[in-house]
Amino acid sequence: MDQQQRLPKDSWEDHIHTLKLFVPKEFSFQENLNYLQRSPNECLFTIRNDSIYRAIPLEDDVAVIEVSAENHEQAILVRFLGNTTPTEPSKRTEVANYVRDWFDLNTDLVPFYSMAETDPMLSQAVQSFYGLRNMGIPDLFEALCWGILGQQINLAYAYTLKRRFVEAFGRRIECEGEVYWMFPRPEDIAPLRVEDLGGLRMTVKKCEYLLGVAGLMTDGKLTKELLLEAGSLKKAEKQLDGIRGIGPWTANYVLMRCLRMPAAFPIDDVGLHNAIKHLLGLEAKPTKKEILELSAGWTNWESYATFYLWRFLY
DNA sequence: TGCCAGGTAAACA
DNA sequence: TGTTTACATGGC
Repeated sequence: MDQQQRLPKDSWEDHIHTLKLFVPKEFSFQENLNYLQRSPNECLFTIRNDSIYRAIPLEDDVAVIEVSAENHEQAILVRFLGNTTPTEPSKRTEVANYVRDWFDLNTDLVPFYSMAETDPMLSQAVQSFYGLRNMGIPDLFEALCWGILGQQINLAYAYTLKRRFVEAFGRRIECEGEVYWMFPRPEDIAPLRVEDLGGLRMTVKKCEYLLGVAGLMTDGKLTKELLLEAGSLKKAEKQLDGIRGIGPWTANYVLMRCLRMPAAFPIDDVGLHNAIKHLLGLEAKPTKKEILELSAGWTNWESYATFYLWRFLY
């Protein structure tokens, strides 16, 4: 698909029905699993016996995979389920890249941990969640929709809206007796009208935003490549900010979870405010000025700092 | 019950 | 340029 990152050649091994992805030393499968289990209402993957199951959309195909930790967590094992084992090397690479991107395996966390040692809040976070990665949303349309769906509502309801949206317009595949859902594609949504989303029970504005983003993407005016080619975080943020329904929070959220820009920073995030309030024992939520002061040392790790602090809440 | 949710656009000063 | 308000509904 479109998550072709520059990977070291030895970052994974191919074993026919299983791909073995090597992980950095600063990695904990269990911590990432804990994060993924934060909602019982997640509809895009399931977790059973410390393994993750999900369907991955490929160029013109689907792979259903089980993701688990190798003994001693030296590697992640990706096993293909049913008859979904892809034969073409390009598709196998696509799956490996997708999972590596999902778990953010290509980022070296050593500098972040080193910086966090002297930060009052991050030192606690790193100690509590050592090995956690910024679990991403590799699909740009999914990341944008999730950002829009989650605006101004509690996380539980956001998951409900996502489930309704996915089960109404996404694709499903059955494999080994289980049903797996995949997020709708822009072309599934762009032809719809606001009335078609009426059953989801969200604001008319949210419906308009989703349709608008789907249209921009089917027109090729909004892609991961265009955002990366913007050349800087600020320019990419500006590209997104100009789209109806996307403000500073959603822009930075998407640049953080999907484009993996390390300095992306959703500074207006209520969850971040609550985490800081909780950690520092404040009476009220911190002001923007206070957050800027507290985060002054996080340069180029703002996204990781935010992700770790969120873990204190959810 | 009422207030707050992993905000944004539009209206207004 | 900065501040206020409507938006819809669920969770607690």
